[in-house]
Amino acid sequence: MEKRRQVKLEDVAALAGVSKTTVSRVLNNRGYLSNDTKQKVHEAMAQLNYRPNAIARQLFTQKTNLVGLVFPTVNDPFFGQLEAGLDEHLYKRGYRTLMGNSQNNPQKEEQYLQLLLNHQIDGLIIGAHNPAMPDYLEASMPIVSIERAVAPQIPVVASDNYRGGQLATQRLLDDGCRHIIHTNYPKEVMTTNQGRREAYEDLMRTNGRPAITYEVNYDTSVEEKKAIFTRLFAEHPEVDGIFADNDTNAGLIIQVAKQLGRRVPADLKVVGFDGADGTRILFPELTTVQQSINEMATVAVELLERQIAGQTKVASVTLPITLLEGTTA
Amino acid sequence: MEKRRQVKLEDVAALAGVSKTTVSRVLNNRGYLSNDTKQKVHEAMAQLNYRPNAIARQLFTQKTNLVGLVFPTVNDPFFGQLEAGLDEHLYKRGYRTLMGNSQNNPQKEEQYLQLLLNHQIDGLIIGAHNPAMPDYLEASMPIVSIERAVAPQIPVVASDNYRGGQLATQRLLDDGCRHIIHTNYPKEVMTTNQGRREAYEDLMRTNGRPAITYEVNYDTSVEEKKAIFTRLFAEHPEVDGIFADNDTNAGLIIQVAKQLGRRVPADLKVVGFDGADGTRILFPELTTVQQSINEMATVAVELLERQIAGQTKVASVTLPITLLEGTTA
DNA sequence: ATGAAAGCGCTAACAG
DNA sequence: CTGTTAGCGCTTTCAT
Repeated sequence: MEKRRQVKLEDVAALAGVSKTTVSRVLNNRGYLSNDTKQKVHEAMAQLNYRPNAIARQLFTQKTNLVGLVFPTVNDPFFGQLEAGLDEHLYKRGYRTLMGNSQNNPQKEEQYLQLLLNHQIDGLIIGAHNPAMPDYLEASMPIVSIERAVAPQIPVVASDNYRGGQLATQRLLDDGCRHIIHTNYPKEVMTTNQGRREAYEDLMRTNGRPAITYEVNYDTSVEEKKAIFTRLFAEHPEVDGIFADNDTNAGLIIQVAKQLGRRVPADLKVVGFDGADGTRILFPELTTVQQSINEMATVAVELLERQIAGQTKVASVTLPITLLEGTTA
Repeated sequence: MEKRRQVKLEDVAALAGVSKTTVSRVLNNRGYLSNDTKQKVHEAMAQLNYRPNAIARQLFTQKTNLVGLVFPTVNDPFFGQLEAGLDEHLYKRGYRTLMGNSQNNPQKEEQYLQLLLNHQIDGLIIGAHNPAMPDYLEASMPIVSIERAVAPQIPVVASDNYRGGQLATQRLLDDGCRHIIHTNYPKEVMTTNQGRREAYEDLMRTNGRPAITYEVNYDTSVEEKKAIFTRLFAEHPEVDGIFADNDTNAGLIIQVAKQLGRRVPADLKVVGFDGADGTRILFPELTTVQQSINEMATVAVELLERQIAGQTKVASVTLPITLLEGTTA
């Protein structure tokens, strides 16, 4: 409790020779005020270099204008672009953004929910793994989920993942691949990514081919991933096509394949998923299914704001995807 | 002011048959309390599902446990990794992270400083372009700058950029390049990136070669950048080496070069800068100067916390860099 | 070991 | 058009 000597409303009022109320009115431009008074107050504020204390205001209004973003990590082309987009839209609507990299840690996710309950944030946009979402939150709090099925009541913004899985798999089949392998999260992870796997499995079955999925999780390190992919090639030397559930995995798979002497696309064709702007710059050759990341951000903020405005039934939204041509498939 | 019917301290006190003070003590585990009372209070809290209102607490303590991060954008391999690292360290020390993507917009940067002054954050880590930093902030507020010379008093965490510029340029010279071009921000942008340019210019002069820098700014769009690099090849067809001031530019340059029929590294050698983890996954072939991004995050949080703890003179820190071997140079 | 009362800085009835 | 008064929910002297 050091600097308890901040300039406050009262000081301004005293200097301007008016009441606190009047200063408050000037500050918020509310009610009728004579120009003369306004003038005096503004002068006093300037002279004292007055800054309103936002915390005090928040205590009264019960609104912090803060929105929490809970995603596994911002250090990723997809989440980076998404969070940057969310921040931009939220900012325009007067909200500041609290960053929460859950690193797939349920405890950290839980803590962000606590922030909600402690009135430190007005809403939450969540894209993290598997938060334990208490019932009383589900019902009453402004929450939007992105690409994750969190709880029945919470609206989800997601790509048409099934369609994306179809596009990717069909592309590999059209390329003449006979042994296509897929990567995805373990089945129990409740993400809409699973739609990509379903489409892959359905399409493989339809074509009378076996469906094989190698499982990789969020918290799998780069080294572990490389080991898994190396194992993939050892266990399935016949593989001639891989549908990776995201571009980062696609990149790693191609690295490993090349190290093992396989040529892409001659020996092995690879299709990724996400198509984030940053990825397109660093690895434009990658054939991938592109999500409308910017639009996901736009829509998510919209859904959140409707809830903050009091709307109770807010529907989920599914966005279209596109196959981006590259040279890896 | 809808839901003004939150459970509060008073309700807990009433139910437990004690005073607000006692409940507060239980809550903060302060002072002497009989186990019996503690018990009762805890039960009451559980029964009412009580959540302390953090805003009210903040009003008293004048501490929000919020730290602002102001960088151009989080949608970038370098800033993404950096901000994820900062968030992780801040989180461990009990701070939440306010994300501020300034997009190189002075107005947005200014607004974040306002947040500071309005007591909504306890400190600031800044890596944005060129904020007008008011004197009264410089002196009294916990601020750390990353890779930006913001103001004399503010400690800077930066890589040894000059050394990095030397390594990159020397590498191209050793490769036998005779016409090396550099990309960087306009000279007036006050970033430590300029050290990379200085080293480049010095080394070129020493070797009796002309130094040519093409300028690219933060807010330059991908299309504009491509146009600039296309112009570079048109104006300097003799170019056989490029030292890009960051990996994204290096990636774009290589894209443009290939489109113009130049082979990398046969016809043109390229060295980048940053070496972020994400870039290494998507574009491992790139020869680049790697910054210790994770360590920058660690150090920055440390310097900030020292300031928050009251230390007044905090020195700047320079971190070592490494040349990462790839196949583009 | 516990409580009463004052106040953090601001806003909004309600008067006038 | 302006002021008085009563809080927002919590913490902390200062008593007892």
